[in-house]
Amino acid sequence: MSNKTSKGDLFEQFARIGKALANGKRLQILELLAQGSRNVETLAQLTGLSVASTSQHLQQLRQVGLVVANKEGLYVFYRLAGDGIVRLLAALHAVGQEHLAEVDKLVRLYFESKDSLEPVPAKELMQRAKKGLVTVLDVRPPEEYAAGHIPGAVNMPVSEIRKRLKEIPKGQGVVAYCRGPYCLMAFDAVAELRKRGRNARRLEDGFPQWRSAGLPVEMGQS
Amino acid sequence: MSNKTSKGDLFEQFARIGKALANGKRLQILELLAQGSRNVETLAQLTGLSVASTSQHLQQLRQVGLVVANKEGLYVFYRLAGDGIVRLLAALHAVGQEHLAEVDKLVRLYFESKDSLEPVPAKELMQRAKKGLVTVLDVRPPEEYAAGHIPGAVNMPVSEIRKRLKEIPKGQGVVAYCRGPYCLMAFDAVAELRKRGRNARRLEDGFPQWRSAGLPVEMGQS
DNA sequence: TTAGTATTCAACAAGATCGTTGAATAGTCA
DNA sequence: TGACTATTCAACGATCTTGTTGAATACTAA
Repeated sequence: MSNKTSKGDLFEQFARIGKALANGKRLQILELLAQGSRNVETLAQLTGLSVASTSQHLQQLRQVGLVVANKEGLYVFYRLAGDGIVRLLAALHAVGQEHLAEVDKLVRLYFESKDSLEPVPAKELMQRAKKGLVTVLDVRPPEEYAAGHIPGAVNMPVSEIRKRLKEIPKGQGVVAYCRGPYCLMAFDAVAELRKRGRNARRLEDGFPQWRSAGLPVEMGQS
Repeated sequence: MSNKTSKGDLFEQFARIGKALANGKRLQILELLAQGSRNVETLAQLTGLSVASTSQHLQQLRQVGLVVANKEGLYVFYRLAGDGIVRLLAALHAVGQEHLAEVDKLVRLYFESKDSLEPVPAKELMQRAKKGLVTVLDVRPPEEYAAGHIPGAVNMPVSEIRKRLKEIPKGQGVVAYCRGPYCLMAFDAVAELRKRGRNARRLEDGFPQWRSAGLPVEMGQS
């Protein structure tokens, strides 16, 4: 029988991309790159890998066209090769969420009660933000915020929430977001805000998904 | 250094799904299951694998929740665990199409000229089919057609096109579809029809994508 | 030029994956 | 009951993956 495992097989080509997604560290790297360009050393620190190992993972990702590199001076900056890759990651997340009990468990570890998650869909946020009914909180680091954020969002990393609580109007709701549906900083922010009596929820997806959906984006400092 | 490769890592969980997609034969099995239930032996024949090997692949897919099994008499039938998986496969295809030169090459091997592909988007087909401007051709096997097809589509496998050409009105266009954007039967059908002077194009996606997009579906014999 | 730094390359061992084989299991049918 | 069949399991080498190490490359800055 034609046991085609040759390079000419279409499925074998798609499997090359599957292989790129078959490693937790590589997925973490992709997730980090979904937030913007990063050089090798930074990625190594963030993932806890050695620099050489990180470089090798990046080579693999580059070979199947998921990331592209451009050299700036001494550093090589990597970024995702296109928006389709964010969609692929989102589909992966969705399937994991739906079909792997472990994922659900891990996400919920961050909350005592299951119901308190209540993610806000992007569309709903759009409508409510326009009417000024809600404060939108971007809990990512300032660099990422500056590179692009949801219009009108206030940049406030989790560590600053306590100090800067008064900046958030008390009467209305708060919606926090960060890098994606599984970026845990948004969860932490919501927990923190609720502890302080605010009506807080988190955005269903994160900023990369917001952008790849073609929704408006604001740039620069707050 | 916190070299987390533990089960508690969220990315490690998503990587389990990536691993399931990291093999051409498994992807082929998933693609086949996107068309409907299949038992182990049938899948073994269609993929050219041994039965034992096929079974082992199916176990892997089941462990990460991508497929589910139900026993009917002597046979175990497998099917996809949900529509999210079709979306994941579609995202994988899209990324492959966009970022892997090899995929494009393979797809185009079936056509001499690149421009002659001209896939029809689902929306466009909806509009034109409603006005009766176009004949929609389902080139899948009758069983699959009976299990669900695009409303008004005529079931005509590639091998029958020559004999049944007169069933296709001569004046108007023809749009052929089968199982997905990389199901090559639709390509063959378009080639065959063009050779015979018809204005033929193929649907951009296939039936599984049509259904998962929530578009209307017709059941039963033609 | 020379020193210094970010990145990549090459080689190695530990471990995972793949398909094959042959045997075990669980159900059907007479 | 007993023969038969679809599927699964277990064990085996051959082949890929992963992360480590140390060296090579390419570029900057003085």
